[in-house]
Amino acid sequence: MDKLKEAIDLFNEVSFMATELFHKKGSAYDVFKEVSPQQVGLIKILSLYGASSPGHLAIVQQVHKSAISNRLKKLHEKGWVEWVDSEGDKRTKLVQITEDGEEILKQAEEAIYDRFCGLFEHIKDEDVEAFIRIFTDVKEQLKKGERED
Amino acid sequence: MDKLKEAIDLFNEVSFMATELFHKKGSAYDVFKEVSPQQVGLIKILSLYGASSPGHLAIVQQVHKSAISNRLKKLHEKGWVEWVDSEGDKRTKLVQITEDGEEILKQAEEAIYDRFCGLFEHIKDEDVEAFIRIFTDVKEQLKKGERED
DNA sequence: CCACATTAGTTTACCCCCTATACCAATTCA
DNA sequence: TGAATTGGTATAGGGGGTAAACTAATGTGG
Repeated sequence: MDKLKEAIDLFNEVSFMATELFHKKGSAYDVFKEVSPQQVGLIKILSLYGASSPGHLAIVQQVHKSAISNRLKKLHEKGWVEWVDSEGDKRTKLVQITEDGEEILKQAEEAIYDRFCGLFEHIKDEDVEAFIRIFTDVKEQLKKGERED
Repeated sequence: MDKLKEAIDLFNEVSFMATELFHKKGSAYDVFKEVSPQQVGLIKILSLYGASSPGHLAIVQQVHKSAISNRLKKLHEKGWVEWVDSEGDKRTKLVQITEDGEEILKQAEEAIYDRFCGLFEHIKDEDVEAFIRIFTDVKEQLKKGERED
């Protein structure tokens, strides 16, 4: 079980460091001066799944609805999302990503890839396989944990 | 190279989700209602390496010195760190962790362990080995990246 | 059919994080 | 000794988040 403890500590440290790296502005990747990781997460959802309601986004991003409200306001001011008319229930609204939004998303994803791929350079191919196996499982466990909240 | 891209995307998603899980207050782990992850990081450094100066902490935590100043103020108000007199240069100050600080650190680390060990339950032993190998390397790369800033 | 409860979203107040800037005090340097 | 540098703090402003109050629309039960 000592191995397991070691793995958890490593996991913890590394995911913390990686998230900080991700948040770090400047240093060659100007996109993240304009957009936050959470904002990228939101427009990525819109890009993948199409127009969504704030309530749905709050569930997917595992965050309070007022956080989404605020996030959408900022994204809208920058012209990266737009409201679309929806028929039916007049309480719910729908947002979708704009052309400009798709552009900034593309830039952000390239920056992320650039920034992170150096981390895996020295890893052997068979270890990459193991990595994917492990992380696919860990991700499932994380999702399961989220649903229990 | 497709495998690599897959690994990076997974890594990204998972470290983001893990950090969010870590930040999530409430849900069974009350310690994190009282202390933030960054604050835990700081007192952990103090616990491991003894009394340190704000400037040094800023370098270790890779953060602006004013962020450390603020963090120490909060920790001091709660009685988890204390100033110690230092001889020599009267500009630099030294902080160290208190008994209460050690206690809250212990609680936080237990909570973290509890929260994360479920994630690795289903991983095979040989995959845990691979995981440790990979993450040790990735951590090195991340550290190298930090030093370059 | 209308009053009451619920639901979707926004706003506000308050917390955390961070950076950059201005500022003070001590130290070093020319 | 006067000027530049260094360590630390405080403030302003912009991210993140929650909770609670509030509006408007939709359901529901008497």
